[in-house]
Order: sequence, then C-alpha cells, then structure tokens
Amino acid sequence: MNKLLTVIVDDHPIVIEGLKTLLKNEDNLEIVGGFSNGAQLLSYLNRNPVDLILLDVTLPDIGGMELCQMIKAQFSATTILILSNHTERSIIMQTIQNGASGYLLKNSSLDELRQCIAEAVKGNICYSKEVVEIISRPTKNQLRNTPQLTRREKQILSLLAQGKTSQNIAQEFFLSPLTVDTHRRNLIQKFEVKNVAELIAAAHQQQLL
Amino acid sequence: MNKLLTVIVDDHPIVIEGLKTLLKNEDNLEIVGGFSNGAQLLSYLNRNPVDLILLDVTLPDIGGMELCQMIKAQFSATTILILSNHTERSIIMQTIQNGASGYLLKNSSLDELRQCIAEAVKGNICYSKEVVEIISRPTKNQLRNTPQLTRREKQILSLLAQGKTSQNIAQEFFLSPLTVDTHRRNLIQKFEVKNVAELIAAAHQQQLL
DNA sequence: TTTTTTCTACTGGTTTTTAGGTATTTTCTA
DNA sequence: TAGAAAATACCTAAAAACCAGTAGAAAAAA
Repeated sequence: MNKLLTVIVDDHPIVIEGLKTLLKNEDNLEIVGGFSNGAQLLSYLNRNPVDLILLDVTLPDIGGMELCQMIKAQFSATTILILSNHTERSIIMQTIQNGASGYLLKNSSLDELRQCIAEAVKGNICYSKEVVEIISRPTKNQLRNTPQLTRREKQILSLLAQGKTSQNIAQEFFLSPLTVDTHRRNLIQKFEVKNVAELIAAAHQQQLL
Repeated sequence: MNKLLTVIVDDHPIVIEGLKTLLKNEDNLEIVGGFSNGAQLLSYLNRNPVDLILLDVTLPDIGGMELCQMIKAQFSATTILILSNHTERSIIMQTIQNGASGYLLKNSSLDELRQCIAEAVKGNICYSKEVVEIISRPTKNQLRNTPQLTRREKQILSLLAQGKTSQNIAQEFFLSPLTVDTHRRNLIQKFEVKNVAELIAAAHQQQLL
C-alpha cells in the first residue's frame, strides 16, 4: 500500500514543524508539504496529488470553511482533517457539513491523531474525545429558551421563512390576514426578537426550520 | 461488564421484531423493550435505566429530532443511534446536532450495526458507509447558487439577521440609511429571494450565517 | 492606466410590517 | 364539564421595507 501523501496547512509555522516531526516516523504516511495559507495550498493541489490534508480553520487569506468546500468541490478524493483550537459547537458542525472527515483539537494526543487519520482515510468521520464531548452536550442556549410553538405558529413560521407576506399566508390557509398578523406577532414575542428577520435566524439556530 | 440495556423505537412492529431477532445473540447487549411511538419510550425511560436507544426518525406522535433533544436533555447518559431510511443530508446532520451518536440506514448490514453500536457506546460518533457518502458529497444546491457577496454585503447581512433595521445599520457603519437600503436590495437580488426573511433563511442554508 | 466592481447616495411612491390593544370562538385537558 | 390554551379576527397609526430607477466616487483588477 502506498503511503498517504499528506499536507499540513496552518498559519503558525511552528505547528507545521511540530506536526512534521511528530508524524515523520509514521510508516503509512508521508508529509509532502506544509503551507501557511489557503492560496498556497490550492496552487499545490492543482499540481500534485494529495491524499490527506491536515487543516487549520483560521488562515490569513481565507476561512477554513470556504477552503474546505472548495477543496471538496475540486478534489473530492482528498480527505480533510480539521486541526483547530476552536471549541465552539457550531464551528465543528460546520466543518463537517463542508466535507471534512473529522475534527481534532490541537492538544490531542498523537494516538488520537493516528486513530482519526486511520478512520478518516477509511471513509469514516472521526472526532477526538473532547470534540465528541462538545458535540454531544446540548448548547445551553439551544435547549433553554426554545419557545413552545403551536401547530399554526409552526406552519406560519415556515411560510414566513419562504418570504411569504401575511396576505400570501392568509390565502394559503383561508384565514384573514389579520389573523396571520396576530400569529406573527406572537411568534416575535415568543422568540423575544425584534422582527421576522431575526425570528428566522433564531428559528434556524434552534433547528426549527 | 454489564450488558447494554437497549430499547428499539420504530413505528413498524416488523422492524422492531426483526432487530430483536438480529440482536438477540449479541452477548454485549440486551433488548429490554420495543416501542412504536415517542410517548411510550419517554414513559419507559422515566421508570427504567436504558443505555442505548435505536431510534427511527419518523414516529406517529413526535418527530425524531425533538425526541432526540428531549431524551438528551433528561437522560444525557443514554446513547442514541438513529436508524432510518431518510437519505437527506440535512436530516442526518440535524440528528447529530440534536445529540445522536450515529446514523444508520435500515439496509445496513448487521456488521455495520454492530460496529456503530460499539463506537457509539465508547463515546464516538459513527455512521454507516452510505451515510458517510451522503455527508461528504456536497449538496449540489449548496455549491451551485451560492452568491458571491462583497464585504459590505456580508456585514449588512449579518446585522439584518440580528433584527436590525436599515437605520440601525446605517448608524453602526456611519452610512446613509439609503445606502444600507441599496445593499439590502442587492442582497435580495443576488439570493433571488422575495424579502429579508427569506434572505436570512437562504443565507442560513448556505452556512453564511 | 483604463476598466470594472463596489460603495455610496438619492427620488418618489407603494406595500408590508410592527406596536398598541381588544374580543369571540374553538379545542384541549384536567 | 369548567377552565385554559389556541385560533380566529378586528382597529389605528406609525415605522419600516420594498420597488424601480439613476449616478458619482472610490477601490480593485486588468
């Protein structure tokens, strides 16, 4: 079996060097490059085959998220492992949504790194222990103030998210526009937001849309 | 080591029976119950300890998503594995966001099921092969019509999602409200939506917020 | 340095939302 | 079956959003 052609992308040269040293004795992979920004990485990918990318999310020129998407769009066979210090749930979830095969914190052990690499190239998705902890603990915000919505309110919320006006909605449900208005106002009250725009954002954050 | 106390929740009794039969020879787990709706499950959980739940997302009384959240809020030690036929990316991602430890399609092999259970109780998150495939392929929709936003537009989009009015935004950026209005209109055009509410929804779907 | 894009700002008019309420009927549910 | 919750509907008036344009200055790209 060929060695995994691996590149490291991080804006701290020290991290790149550290990883190179840590991984140089692994007999199943070979570090073929280290880059400190997204542009360098992309230009390398265009000229050379790469199996695995260890990617930091904070880069000087481009967000890791976008980069992730771009790489996956062009080089879908390449596996991406995120290596980051961000402990926010939403960021972790986003990287996976954008095609990453795993997420590790930078203080992960070499063992964890090894294991995740192994899983990732097998096609699985893998997180380090702490990351799983973050993912599985429900955001306090999320569960605490999730308003209890009635059936009608849910229906109307969903149509509002489709850009419908009160009149449109009223027609769909054979209601008076004034009624829809009332529901809309109750929604805004329940979510404690200022207007429909913020309402949609809040509803989205709480997975209600 | 004690056997894993496992319950199965599915609205098709046949599936419950099938799983019971398949898993009855596993020596590390014991099926202690099978339920066909969410209410039954919750009432059982309130009286009995359960380590693992094999959960279908489509139930007659309550959505699997909500159920997942509720279980995790009350019984955080219980591991949830989703067993479903839905192949939509968004649904899969949501279950994980709601605290599930994995996702399997119902046509998964017994081996995959075994492996996922093992991973899940170890605290990892695990998907069957097909599911990983679904997750890693970028939604065509998502990449295709993601509009290219300018710096200002991004800033304004984000404030709109916070329920700010054009005047508020104008003040924050020392601009004329009319200018903000223009940007807002350009955003609505670029996203091909009808108003700000739909704009926020669209932006959210494309991970721009 | 020219060209293009982005940012800025305006006019004028229409539609919709938002904020303050009130009130009746229907539907759960205890 | 009584009481609570939900759904329905209305009024008024101000505020904000939306539509359809135009156009100069600044910044970035070619």
